[in-house]
Amino acid sequence: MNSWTLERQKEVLEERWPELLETRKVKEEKKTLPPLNNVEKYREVRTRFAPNPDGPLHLGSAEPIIFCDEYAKMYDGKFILRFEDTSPDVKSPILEVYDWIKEDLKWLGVVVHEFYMQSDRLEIYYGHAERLLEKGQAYVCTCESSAFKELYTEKKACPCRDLPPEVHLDRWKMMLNGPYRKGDAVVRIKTDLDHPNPALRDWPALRIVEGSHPRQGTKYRVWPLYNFSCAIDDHEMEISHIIRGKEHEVNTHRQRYLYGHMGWDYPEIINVGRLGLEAGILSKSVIRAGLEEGLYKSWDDPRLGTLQALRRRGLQPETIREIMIQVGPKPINATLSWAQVASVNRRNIESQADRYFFVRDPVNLDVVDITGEASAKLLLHPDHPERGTRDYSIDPKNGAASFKISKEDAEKMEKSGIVRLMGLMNVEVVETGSSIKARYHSSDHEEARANGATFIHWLPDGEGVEASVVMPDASKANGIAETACTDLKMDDMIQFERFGFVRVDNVKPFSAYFAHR
RNA sequence: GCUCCGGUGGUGUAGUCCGGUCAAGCAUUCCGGCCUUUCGAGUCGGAGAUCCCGGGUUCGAAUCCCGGCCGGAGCACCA
Repeated sequence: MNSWTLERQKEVLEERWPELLETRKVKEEKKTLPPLNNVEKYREVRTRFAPNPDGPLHLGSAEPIIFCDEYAKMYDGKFILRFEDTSPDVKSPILEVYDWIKEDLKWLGVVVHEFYMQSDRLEIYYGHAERLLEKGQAYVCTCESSAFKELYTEKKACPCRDLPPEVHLDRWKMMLNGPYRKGDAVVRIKTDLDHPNPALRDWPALRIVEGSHPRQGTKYRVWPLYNFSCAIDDHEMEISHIIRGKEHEVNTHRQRYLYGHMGWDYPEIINVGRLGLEAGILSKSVIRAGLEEGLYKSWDDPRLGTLQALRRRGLQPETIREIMIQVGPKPINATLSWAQVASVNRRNIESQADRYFFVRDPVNLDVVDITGEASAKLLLHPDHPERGTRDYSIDPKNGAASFKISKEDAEKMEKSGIVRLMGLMNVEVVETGSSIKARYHSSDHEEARANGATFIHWLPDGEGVEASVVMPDASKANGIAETACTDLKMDDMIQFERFGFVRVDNVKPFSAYFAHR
């Protein structure tokens, strides 16, 4: 039965067991994200992605991005991009990264409906801070942070906490205009000093930063902390569903206190786990250290898991989307295997990727006793013969011709073994070593099968162009590729037969990035 | 130490809320068959999980309850 064609197999199935085909269809249906909770509570579904532009996006960042985008699309809602660039001192934003992130989103196919930068919104945060101070729901604390910590671990109020609002408003002005200096004062949100989790007690909301901000310079000296600006913005921007890493779980609890003071309803929360990739480094700080040491040349080094790097390796945006949907919005940490990612990507590029020969580390192969002329018509794509062929015509001199084959194949050859030069002819190995000698055997590929021959790729001696492929470990595979490769375009995905799928990175001289087998 | 959150084959995931149709589906991986101008892709078949452990509730638990173990996150005037 296996020897029947696929069509025949289907026909028989349809005739005799149509129900089998039915269930198959159901199983192969694309997986989708689970529905969102409490959608009806909101005017529209509004999600946001809120990165700090202090480093480029990586595969882990793509997880919440894809969820936000998918849900926005699913419910005909809005996706909001918000740069959280409020820490010029500790996590200083990098100007060019703002653009990198936008590019990455565009590449991922995300539609951004609204766009904000927190560094443009300081006035808004100040306004809310003042209201909280007036209402006695926040206070300006001038305690040393270590002294404050001692108090709150004992569940005790600091001396500032119960001072009247007027004092705090005065202190607030001193934060904004001096004389308070960095570290002298901080605005705290009142929570519950008895809360069992110390991390939730009277958390800091705004502090003085004296350094310069890449976008605002020294225009502002009081900057909000994450929990304050994020909470305010999520409300101001009417975010309905917050999707973020589960490391923010405690922050959610902190922010609920602020929403309580304000009388706001807290949005729906979806916490997602950390996403790891078995190959490819995702940590921003580890990458940055590696860059400084010179271990990596750039943020798109093939060893890294940044979106830039994955893109350069030929990973398709649909692949990332499919993988994320496969993983789903769950709070568990997942470690993806590269095999899984590669498998999805292969499915996505297989039909577009034309085939070419790339002879890595070329070695000579001399063939004698060739009877007549030998020619090869190699399909650009086995499933799409209409795309044409790569044609080679060998013109033997006294029955002899020379080829280049890869060193790896040459090393595996054994004397008197039959080897098939794909699409061209079968040869019998006569002499192995640094240069291979062989004798013409036959031309038909059936003959090769019958003899259990290895099928190898080749190039006529003198043909082809110098080519290199950047491998996943950043090493380079050097060799010669078919001349036709110089007609390709940058970003084309092709398959070097028996080598793997690669992305064309540069045409002249020809270089590519290895994606996967 | 304190506070949260998780724990289904090597890996990712379905099912867990509303217990039975689940000795557990899908994908990946590995092995074999077929096919093929590719050891590729495709296709067919196979391998691989006592659903973290121990109790309990129940006619019946991956699913509910309790205890334990393991893993992760947070406890910054970072995001």
